[in-house]
Amino acid sequence: MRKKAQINETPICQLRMQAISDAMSVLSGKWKFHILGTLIEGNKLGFMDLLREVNGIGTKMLSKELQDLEVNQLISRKVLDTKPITVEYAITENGRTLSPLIDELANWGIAYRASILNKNTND
Amino acid sequence: MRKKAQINETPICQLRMQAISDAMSVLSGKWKFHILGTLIEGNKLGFMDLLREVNGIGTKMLSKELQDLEVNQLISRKVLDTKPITVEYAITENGRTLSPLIDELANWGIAYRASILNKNTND
DNA sequence: GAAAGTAGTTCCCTTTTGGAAACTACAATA
DNA sequence: TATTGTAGTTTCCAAAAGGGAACTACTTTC
Repeated sequence: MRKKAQINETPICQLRMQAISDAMSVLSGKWKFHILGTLIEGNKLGFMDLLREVNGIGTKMLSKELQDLEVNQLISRKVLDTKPITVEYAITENGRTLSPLIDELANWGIAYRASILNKNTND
Repeated sequence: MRKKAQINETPICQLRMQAISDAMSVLSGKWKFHILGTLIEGNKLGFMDLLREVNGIGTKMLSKELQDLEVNQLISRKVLDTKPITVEYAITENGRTLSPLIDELANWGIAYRASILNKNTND
């Protein structure tokens, strides 16, 4: 009867756990998935476009989340030389690899909600 | 030139956004994925087993996260009539549906880390 | 009788997150 | 010249999240 971790001590589990922490650290926060999802759907959006698209977000959080996403190379930011300067936010190649994950998450959420509702209906 | 949301106003996007919020609310926090992953891997673990398996977690957070997961029907809790009472935590059917999502997240994390390291190496 | 193992809870604290409102700054428009 | 639109930043605050340490309570083993 050993009293040490047995499951998560394996190198493969360590790697996966680390990978999950990595992923969570760049995807954490209330708005990241919504912003990324919006930019995957409609490509090249301005700051004010995103502010209108992402329901409920304010300028401070939008600005902060966009900076995070840019630092982590999931979106790109391009300042255009227009009068009122405009900024073009777009998904990067790296960011687009999140598409299956976002789909998976959305589909799981839909299925989960349905399963909970069924359970309650059958009670 | 309309100044209202165009992308996320569609019913399908609304549904997806809501689903993502649902999923995030039950999966939020630093430890949920680690606990769920551990319970998917090794089935039926006690409180102290989980405390040893989930690296870095303390009793307070473990207790709280397990309660959350149980309320949301992703894990089950069964008190056994043993001397020192023991408790068996296990993944539920509902919880097991997260398996593909956790895999996706872990694999994305691995690929993302590799892509960032490559980028920096090529600089 | 003391130690160790079971499974937690409670208290107190710091850090992180999120948000509202006001503000900057510049240019075109009415 | 006042308003509107661009893209943010700053300040101030409240709530949530996270964690260490001590504590409960019960039983078996040393």
